[in-house]
Amino acid sequence: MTPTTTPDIVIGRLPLYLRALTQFEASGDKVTSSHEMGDHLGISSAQIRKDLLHFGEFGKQGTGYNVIYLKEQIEIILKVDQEWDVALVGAGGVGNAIVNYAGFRGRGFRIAVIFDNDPNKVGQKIDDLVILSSDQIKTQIRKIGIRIAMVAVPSDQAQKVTNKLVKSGIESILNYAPTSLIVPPKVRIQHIDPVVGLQHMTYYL
Amino acid sequence: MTPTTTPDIVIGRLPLYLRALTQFEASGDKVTSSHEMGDHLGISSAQIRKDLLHFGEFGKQGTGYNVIYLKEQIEIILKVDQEWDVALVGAGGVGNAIVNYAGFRGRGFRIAVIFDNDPNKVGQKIDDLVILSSDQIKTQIRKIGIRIAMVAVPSDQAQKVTNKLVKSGIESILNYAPTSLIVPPKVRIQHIDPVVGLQHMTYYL
DNA sequence: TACCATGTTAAAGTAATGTAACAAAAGCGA
DNA sequence: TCGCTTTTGTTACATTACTTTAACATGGTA
Repeated sequence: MTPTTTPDIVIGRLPLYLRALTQFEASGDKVTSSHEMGDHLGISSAQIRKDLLHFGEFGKQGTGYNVIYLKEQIEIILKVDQEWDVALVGAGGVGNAIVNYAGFRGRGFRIAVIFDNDPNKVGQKIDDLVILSSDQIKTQIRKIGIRIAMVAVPSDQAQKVTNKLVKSGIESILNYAPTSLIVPPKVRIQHIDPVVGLQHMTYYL
Repeated sequence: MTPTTTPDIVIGRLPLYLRALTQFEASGDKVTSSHEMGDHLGISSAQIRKDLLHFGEFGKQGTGYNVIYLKEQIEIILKVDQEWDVALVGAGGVGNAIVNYAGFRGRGFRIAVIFDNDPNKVGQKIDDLVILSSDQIKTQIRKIGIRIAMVAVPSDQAQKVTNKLVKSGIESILNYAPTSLIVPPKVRIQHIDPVVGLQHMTYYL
């Protein structure tokens, strides 16, 4: 019932439910069921109902779940019923792709500021956002009050940048560099490494 | 002992071990220990030793693991001691970033062919690779004998492209579109959706 | 009135992790 | 050379966490 007792693995599935609901909404579906969601995600219907039960009752017996209502409720649970300002460090290929990535829009996140340590890039714009010098990380992040950052720099600079972000008060980091990063326990970190997924799959080929 | 009895979750950790070993190698370390690897990855040393024991004995008692040797052995287990040709569908922002992404090089994967359905893009080059029409997916994939594909098209086209890839004989798919995809049980699929990771973390903010 | 899907609980089963213990091998220093 | 330390290899067990299954009441829909 209380957030603290909800297993982390359940929290991890909520974004998947949200994604499926967004798909149903785009398809024009008004109502869905735990069965339909499960089929889409490869999760049992009982599991989905039990997961949702941790947070309240969102469905109608005999009918199912109102797509828009359930989506809104999960957004509130995950705190993405608002838009979070995110700092991006690294304006190279990956950084550019992140800024132009359509997947963030409407899902709770907005790139608010970009940093890079290349003097040739500082001052240039990506999609209306001026690239700032990495020297300004601390002051800018504190000034704007940003709590989430993405690291999109080469591996050999990732730990240094991360240390700087942590010192600036960042609480959550999404790391695109293919390297593990050491952060204090209070800071949450997730890794986006496509090769990890690929290597997992090649084992079974 | 046999691959079929090794839990999937263990397989999923091997790429992380590989990544850590690559880091140690880059730092010039010749030898490491289960302790050191665990500290870097947030995994207990006992777990690491137990995981590796599924596949054989790779370390020296009293010394630890030879970084290069263990790396080679895990590469063999994951079948990334070779380079896999990968097909990429989608030559937009994400597709371009994938082609130029340094993280694939030397980790077992090589973009061998790119497809896009935009006539304006077909025939153009990205990094020496000519973009082919999506109409050629089936013939080209069969001709080259590709078994792995990446989907980097907008969400509303992802399922259609995936169906085409499955029909072409693709066995593993890495999906960058922020949507769930339905594939036959024989086809393995992994999703790269940065928002899932972010939404997971915002819960705890 | 059927039927369907959620809400709810319980129990059982499975999987994964943590802990402990100890032998064996290698390196190191006295 | 001897003994100490380190670290793997190995097994066993306890514990925790997660999933599955079942069952049934409840409240909607057709």
